[in-house]
Amino acid sequence: MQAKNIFLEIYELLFEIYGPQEWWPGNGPFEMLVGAILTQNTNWQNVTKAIENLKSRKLLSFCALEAASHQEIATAIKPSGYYNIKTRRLKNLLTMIRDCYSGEVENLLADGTENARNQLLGVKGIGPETADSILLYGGGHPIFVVDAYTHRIFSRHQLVPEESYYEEIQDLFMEALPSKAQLFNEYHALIVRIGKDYCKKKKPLCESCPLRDIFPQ
DNA sequence: CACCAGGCAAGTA
DNA sequence: TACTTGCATGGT
Repeated sequence: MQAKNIFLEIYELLFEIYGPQEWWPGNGPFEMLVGAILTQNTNWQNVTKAIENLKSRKLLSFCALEAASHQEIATAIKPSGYYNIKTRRLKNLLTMIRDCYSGEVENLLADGTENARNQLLGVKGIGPETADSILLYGGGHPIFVVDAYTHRIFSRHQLVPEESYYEEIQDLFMEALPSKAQLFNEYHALIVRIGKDYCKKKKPLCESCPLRDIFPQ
């Protein structure tokens, strides 16, 4: 007999309602890495414009981006916002992959989860969420990605503490769930999916909120 | 017009 | 340690 696992039940209900989210969109690991940085605090729709610009300028490869000037990259990724700082962050990531993984993205993604995570966190401009997104969606590592929605929604329903660090929330999910990359993949994407139309502010969920039947009140 | 989006780092006290 | 601010575009 097992106590019911609320984290797993919420996942199953979300998946039942919304279905597979098909993350990560785009082609291949390199495009995924670029997208992970470009989407920081930014709508994915804007990121697709930036990625299309990189593609049309033939900059969407490790070597091309490595060779490109700051100005060239910044102009291309302008639609994704924060284009100067994101250009530096992309360059920082390429430098780390060049220095630590012989310039091969696959070597980074094939490294052990802890090693790769620590290397990513050492890059200026890559924090825990971006690092874990790369590990999960780029490398298929079974690691749970936490974001602002995860904290907002789950703390509101007393499922995680209001005051908690990134890794504490991550641990709660990873202890409660089977360690499957595909599960973590869909779960995070589903949380982002509902975050978009999740009624903010104030405790009781509004009457029209479709999540009333999913989350404990 | 205001507000938000698939964060992170740096500055201040 | 605990806040606050800068970074910037495009959609609603």
